[in-house]
Amino acid sequence: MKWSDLSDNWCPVARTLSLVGDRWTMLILRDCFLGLSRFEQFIASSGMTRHILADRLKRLVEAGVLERKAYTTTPKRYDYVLTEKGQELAPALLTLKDWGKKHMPVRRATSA
Amino acid sequence: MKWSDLSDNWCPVARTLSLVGDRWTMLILRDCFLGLSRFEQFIASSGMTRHILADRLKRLVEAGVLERKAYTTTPKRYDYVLTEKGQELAPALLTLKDWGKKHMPVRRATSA
DNA sequence: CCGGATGAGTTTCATTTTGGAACTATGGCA
DNA sequence: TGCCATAGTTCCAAAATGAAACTCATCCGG
Repeated sequence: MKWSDLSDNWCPVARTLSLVGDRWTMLILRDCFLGLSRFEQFIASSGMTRHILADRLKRLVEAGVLERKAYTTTPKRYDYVLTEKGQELAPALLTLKDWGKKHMPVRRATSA
Repeated sequence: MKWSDLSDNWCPVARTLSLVGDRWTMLILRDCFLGLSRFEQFIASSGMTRHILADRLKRLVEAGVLERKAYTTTPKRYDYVLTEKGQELAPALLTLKDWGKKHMPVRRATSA
């Protein structure tokens, strides 16, 4: 079964995951909740590649989770900001944060 | 950046997602919360392919989220059951469920 | 004993997705 | 004019995924 087919699944968890259940989307949203809003900020913060970010932003805007607002018109540049719908994902991010703090300690394999 | 590198990220959300942030893992956990526990049940319920399921189960067991318990010894067969650590992901699933019910209506593109 | 069914994977191969890096476009600024 | 910044887009190789077939062990019916 294709992943995208889940958007019509009977299960609301599956439908939610069809939008935010890939490897990077939630991190973009985390960054939005941290106050970031621009392409280069997301790149710097998350470490994802540029074309994946471009694709995910497009999907999130189409889904109504983010809104793309121009902040300059002449070179067209945009802020990506959470909509009301996007804001309501906050509880999900918070539960993931709490679980991570409790159950996913940093291994620090790269510490000095 | 490789996805798997996130397991040592400073952000607990990112660390959590390094385990459950792929396209299918959360659905396995959803099934566990619904009471399913066996390979063929997960296959039937989720629609994922067999080798992806096998891989994800292995990862979840290694991470201590699921426990693999033999229920027959002579053709070795196993139940996959949530550990305490896994149980504690319930709030995350519930927030995703609530958000999906509110914001991801079924489009029913394939209805009669 | 033979043939099929069941449960849990494993293997193979084609298609997609991703990671990494370079390239494009627009305009500011020295 | 040349360089920088922002925001993408394009290209290619590497990795992940989807689909289907195959394996293995055991039970069951005849």
